[in-house]
Amino acid sequence: MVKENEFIDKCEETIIHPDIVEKLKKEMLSEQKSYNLSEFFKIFGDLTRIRIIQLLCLQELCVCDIATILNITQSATSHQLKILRQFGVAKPRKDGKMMYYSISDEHIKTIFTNGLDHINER
Amino acid sequence: MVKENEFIDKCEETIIHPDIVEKLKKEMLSEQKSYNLSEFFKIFGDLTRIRIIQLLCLQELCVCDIATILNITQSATSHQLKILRQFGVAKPRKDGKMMYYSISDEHIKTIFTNGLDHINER
DNA sequence: ATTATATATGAACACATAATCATACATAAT
DNA sequence: ATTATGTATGATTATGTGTTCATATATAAT
Repeated sequence: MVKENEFIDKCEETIIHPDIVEKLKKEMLSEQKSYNLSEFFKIFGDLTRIRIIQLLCLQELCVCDIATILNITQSATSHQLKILRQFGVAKPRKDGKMMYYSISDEHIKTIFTNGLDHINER
Repeated sequence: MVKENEFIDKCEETIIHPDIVEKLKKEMLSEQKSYNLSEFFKIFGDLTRIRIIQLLCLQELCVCDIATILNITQSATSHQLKILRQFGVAKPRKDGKMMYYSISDEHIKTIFTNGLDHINER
């Protein structure tokens, strides 16, 4: 994934602050962890998903109610819920033929609230 | 943006919980605000950007140092910094022909840390 | 058993977007 | 003034991804 041997070609004669560069190369997170983090935030970076997350922050809901409230198709709702499930954002509860979804982690609500605070203050 | 008149076509005979649907339709954020929120989170949902954000959380850096540390081109770095600027995530400081960038808001660091905590605990 | 209904899912398509490339701009150095 | 350097940016291309459509699955109702 990281092409180690190519760094010589880039900014070769333009390393402005060698000490800072070396220091931060050691301090920073691994690319793998950064990737996981970006994949996690990607969940929130879609209008449909953030709206679903928002609803689930208010209360547990079944698939069809979510689709109705957001005025989107059942299929689109189900596809996005699958993603939310996979990333541990929402968890399902089966009741007969119905599936109820809720937020699976308090961190999710915290991050949602922090983001909302940020955009409200700009 | 919202096609109000089309909701009749969807889930017409399948509104499972009319009371809940009506309640949440009133409680939930506007689509515009949800959109802004998703656009904001989108900033964190890219590997290159989250790595840049991470570095800037550690200290102010010039463009070329960022490019060198992350082993990406100056152009890619500059393009992403433009996005970070536009969304108020990073702010520039000019010094001669150099441009130094830093995180422009404490919320950013909080959200970054929350996200990191979340993926570390799974 | 058969039908209806709630949800899930694979494939195709349309759209968004990140990196690259070439180049422009601004400042520094000569 | 001219050249070098650090950064910015427009256009293009390649890739990723959200929605739709059709259909499958599972449970409920008749």
